[in-house]
Amino acid sequence: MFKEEQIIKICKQNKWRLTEPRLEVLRIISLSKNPIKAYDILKKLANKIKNPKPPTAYRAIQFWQKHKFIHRIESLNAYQACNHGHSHAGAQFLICDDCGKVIESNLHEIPEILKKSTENKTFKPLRWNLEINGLCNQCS
Amino acid sequence: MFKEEQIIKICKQNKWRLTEPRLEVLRIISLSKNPIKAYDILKKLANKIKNPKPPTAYRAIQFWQKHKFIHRIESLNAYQACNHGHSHAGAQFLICDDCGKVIESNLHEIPEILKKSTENKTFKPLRWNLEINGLCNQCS
DNA sequence: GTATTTTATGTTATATTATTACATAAAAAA
DNA sequence: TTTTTTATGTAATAATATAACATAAAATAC
Repeated sequence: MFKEEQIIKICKQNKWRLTEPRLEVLRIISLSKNPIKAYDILKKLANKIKNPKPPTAYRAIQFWQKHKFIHRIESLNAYQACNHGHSHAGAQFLICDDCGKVIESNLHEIPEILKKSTENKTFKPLRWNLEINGLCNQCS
Repeated sequence: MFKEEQIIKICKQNKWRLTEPRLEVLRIISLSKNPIKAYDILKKLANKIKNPKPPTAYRAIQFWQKHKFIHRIESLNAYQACNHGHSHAGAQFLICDDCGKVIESNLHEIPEILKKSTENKTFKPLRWNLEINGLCNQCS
């Protein structure tokens, strides 16, 4: 969704430091067709910077997560570029069990359950993550 | 939700072998107030069986997950007894960021997003997991 | 009831995912 | 320019999970 120039601009505007490892990690994640795992990011990162260690990858991942440019797909331990403007409290993913493709859904509504719990005052929701497994239409 | 006798009965009815490590692991998870991690299960298991190794815990966890008596809370790498009869395609959890309590919600409806994708035929959902972070009413 | 097959466990080792801790460097602020 | 803050480099290790293979126990076939 985001082009690199946009991201560079947004970082400048917000005075977020856009260092080399951060930029390279973002590129790696953005270019990946499917969600990519931390150590696969690290492997690819080795083509760009000299002998990177896990913290280098994880720190950059954290940075982009914090600013909502990437998501962690919890059930896959993997990361994917955000597809929807980088600020939403909840995310929904359709995970194809066959090809591994993950579609970030554009439902921006708060799920029904959250509304209810808010109305009931039984729980104050701050953010949510919905992961749906199944088959994409290519695979079914 | 399930008492041990019920579970024993269900296992017998279905001819699922209820071995000692399985039973002890289930007890440990059921007795835990909050979701419990695999290696904490393993530690507690050591009080019951001699020098258990990780596969012993993980195998029992898998068994109970397969038969839907426990859930994995993905964002916590932790396990919790199922609170809702052991057969539903989707689960919803309200995770308190403060006290760590996890409330399994009893919304059994298919989330709106899934209905839409099914209507559109863009994705065939099979199961889902919704994890909502926030504050429980004790903590907020 | 015994032999065979299937399922579960014990055990060692190792794979995968992620963080801590501390030294150094670079950028921002004073 | 000095000081402070933020980021990185690097080594070590913690936390989570699985593979592989031998043994044991239960279920099934005869």
